[in-house]
Amino acid sequence: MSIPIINTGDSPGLTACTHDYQVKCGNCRLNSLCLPLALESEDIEQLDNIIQRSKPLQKSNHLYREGDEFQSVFAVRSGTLKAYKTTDDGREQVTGFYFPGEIVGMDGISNNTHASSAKALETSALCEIPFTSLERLSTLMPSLQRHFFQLMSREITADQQLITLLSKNSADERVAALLLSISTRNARRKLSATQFRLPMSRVDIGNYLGLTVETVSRVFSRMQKMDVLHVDNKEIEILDIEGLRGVAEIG
Amino acid sequence: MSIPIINTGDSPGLTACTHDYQVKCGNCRLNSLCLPLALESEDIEQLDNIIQRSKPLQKSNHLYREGDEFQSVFAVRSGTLKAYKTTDDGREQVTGFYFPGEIVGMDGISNNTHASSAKALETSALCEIPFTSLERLSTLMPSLQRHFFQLMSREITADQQLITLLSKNSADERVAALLLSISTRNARRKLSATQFRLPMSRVDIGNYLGLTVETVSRVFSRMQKMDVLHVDNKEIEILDIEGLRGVAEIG
DNA sequence: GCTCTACCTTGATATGAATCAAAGCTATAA
DNA sequence: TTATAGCTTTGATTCATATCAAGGTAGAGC
Repeated sequence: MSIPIINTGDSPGLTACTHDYQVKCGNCRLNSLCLPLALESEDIEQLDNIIQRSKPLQKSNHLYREGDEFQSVFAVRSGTLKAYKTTDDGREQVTGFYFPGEIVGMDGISNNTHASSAKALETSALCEIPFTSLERLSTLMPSLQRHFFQLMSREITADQQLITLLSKNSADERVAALLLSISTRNARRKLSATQFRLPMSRVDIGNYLGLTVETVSRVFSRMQKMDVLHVDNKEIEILDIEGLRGVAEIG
Repeated sequence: MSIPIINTGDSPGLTACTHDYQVKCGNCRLNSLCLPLALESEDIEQLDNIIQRSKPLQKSNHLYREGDEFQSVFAVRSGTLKAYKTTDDGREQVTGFYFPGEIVGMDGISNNTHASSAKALETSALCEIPFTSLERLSTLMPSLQRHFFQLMSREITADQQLITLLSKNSADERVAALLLSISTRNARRKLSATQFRLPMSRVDIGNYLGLTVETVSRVFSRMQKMDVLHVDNKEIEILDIEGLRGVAEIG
């Protein structure tokens, strides 16, 4: 199967031939999840004006690297990215996966330097939002300011959720929680909550959940044996979502 | 030894008798670390006007609880707090410790509901900053907006640091990293980087670092035996800070 | 279509930290 | 001052996951 350059299921109108860099927030199907949320339509136009849409980022290319100067945050339009840090002994800690409608790059604000790297897991389309413009606009549009505060706070609570997962939960619980998180995020984008293709490798999952590849693989096998999942490489079907919630044991 | 009601070493001019609720940001000795950082003096006065200073929070009392409506963020003036979440099986995950000059409560912004609880580890003085006022002021003062964005981003990078610690580091490395973090934060407040009293219990340390009390205690004993630390209950002296950095192995 | 490489799975063994157990210590309250 | 409850330490044992090892699979590029 050949991978279309932009269309990964989130931008139904696009094809490989028509790089639609001109999609506007006003007609983007993600605008109810993304930054424009809660903005009036004239405000959305102003936001549109500061957003830069560039050509898609190919799989395994970097959006930015740890230590790069911070300039912009990015909204994911299609595709998936991972954010990660490399420890000094060369191991990789994945700090988050970013799906369409989500904002990546907010860790760079504190020092004007990216504290982590961001890499495309598949070909991805992005909206670049220069941060100084966003700041300027935020002073003019209180609801944009508020929404951006909320997005940052959401990143904080997500990180704290992961902290709890890593320090209190077993391998099975961690994997179950990740699958449920992906399921929920798919549902928000009107995709199937029970069938999807994982955009990340087992290694990435391990590096996110603090587990080795082998352990991740064993958990998948175990859940398949328990008829909770059907696993075919990266293709996942959740057969028993209540069972999976039972395994995850998290509200 | 009787504990004075306010003075914990950070507000030298205060005593138990003179609850100085009238300390202004302009003459607070923490203003170079705290929110007023980077504000002009007339701007600081405006910030002053929205800040509410109330009576000290006694040890083990809550500032807010998970699920409470979010109204304000709080600057710590003296004392220490812990933020924590309780998992549904009753275990506690400490998500952070907050020292003077630091801001607690930003996790509540995303949902207008606190995602964690905050509790005083010792009697603590706080400055309450009602969030709607802060938002209003931020639209008028771009440098305040920027600074608050930076504080939130710093919380994100701190959480990501903890994520890496929990998923990649051994018990010894985790404890060493926490001690170095406390040491650095003390130094910023012009306190000793090598001698201090831990405001939190071993249980709290364990619940922060994803370890049991027993393991935390064993790590302290081991480090004492290696002449890296001198430990007398909560009183810590770092004897070999380079050795400690060696144990922590983190940049 | 074939090869090569990167990814995934499964098994055997080792190990760091959890758990279980008990005693010592500290600080608050009576 | 003594009682008391909570905190801390230390030891013995268990267990979940890492590590080591090897074979299997699928997709990208030729």
